Amino acid sequence: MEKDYIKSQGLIGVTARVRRLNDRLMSTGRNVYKALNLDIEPNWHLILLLLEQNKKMAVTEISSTLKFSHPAVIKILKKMQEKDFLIGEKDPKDQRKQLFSLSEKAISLLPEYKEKWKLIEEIQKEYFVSEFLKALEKLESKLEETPIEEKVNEFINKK
Amino acid sequence: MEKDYIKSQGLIGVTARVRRLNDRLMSTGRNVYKALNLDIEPNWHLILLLLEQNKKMAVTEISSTLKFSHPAVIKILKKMQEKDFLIGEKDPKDQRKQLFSLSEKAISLLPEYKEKWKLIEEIQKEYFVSEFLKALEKLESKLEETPIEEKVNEFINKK
DNA sequence: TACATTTGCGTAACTAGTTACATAAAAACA
DNA sequence: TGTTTTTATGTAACTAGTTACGCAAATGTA
Repeated sequence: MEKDYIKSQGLIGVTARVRRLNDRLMSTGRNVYKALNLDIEPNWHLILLLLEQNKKMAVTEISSTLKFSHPAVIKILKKMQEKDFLIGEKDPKDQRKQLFSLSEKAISLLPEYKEKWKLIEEIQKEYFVSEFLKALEKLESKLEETPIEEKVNEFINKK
Repeated sequence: MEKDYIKSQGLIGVTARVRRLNDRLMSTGRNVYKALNLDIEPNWHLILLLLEQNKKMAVTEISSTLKFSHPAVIKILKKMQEKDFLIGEKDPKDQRKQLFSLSEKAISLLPEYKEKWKLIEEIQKEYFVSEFLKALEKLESKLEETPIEEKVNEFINKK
């Protein structure tokens, strides 16, 4: 007993389930960071690793490579800067751009962080079996190719 | 070129991808509803279908069967009530409870809505191949059984 | 070179969920 | 029966994203 109603309903609740999954992952992310004494917030690792490779990046470069909206990126960068993980400077060649790079603090903490992220990834692997990742990837590509809206419009016009 | 950086990074961005997927599904949901002239908001269908079966339900009954937090449910119910889809009444046997049921309007619109939802589900089926749903279900169950936090704690204690 | 367009950034307001807290009614219990 | 605990609801504040809009700098063009 105590079945999951939404699971039993097929596709009618799939969006809600995906949200539920995200909420759960975010929440465990916070808990795990706390347990491991990692003083960072969600998605910071993406930016730290990106800047480790690319050294200096502007807001829109980051937002387009992560596929986040630029206001989302700005919010994250601001917080990271407040906590001294990042340094921001005006691009001398283009006064509109702000270039972000890792601070000394970030660089010195990174090795320890990377070890902990590796551990987390190891544990995640037990949950995200390859079938899920493959199916997710397939779905993402399909949605990219032909948005659901298009198919619906096709149907409407046919009618 | 123009590859998806996050996809290429394995598990480190999986939470962000799940969120991205949800954002996309929500957005196409709104678009599709508009295109089909369905004047309802996300998740209303879950409640309409639930109340069609169960006639009268209290807030916490709904929230526990949908596995939404009760404040989330209250917000949805309020909006639905404002748009005359629902009727709310005090439970005479328990003055704390408010029982919600479908309005005449909702009942008369439901057949048309259900047809449109069926169409949407038909189109969704082309995207959410069974592998995705199975993998999602497996992941949900696994997270339910042993939360990731537990595994992390195990590791910490072992060390 | 002057003007129009595009690009990059920033802020504001919105969205769909959450947790935390408050209160009143009901239920359990001494 | 009087008191404590639990349950149901409601509200407030937070979260992590989005779109919409405005402005200034850079770029393209007549």
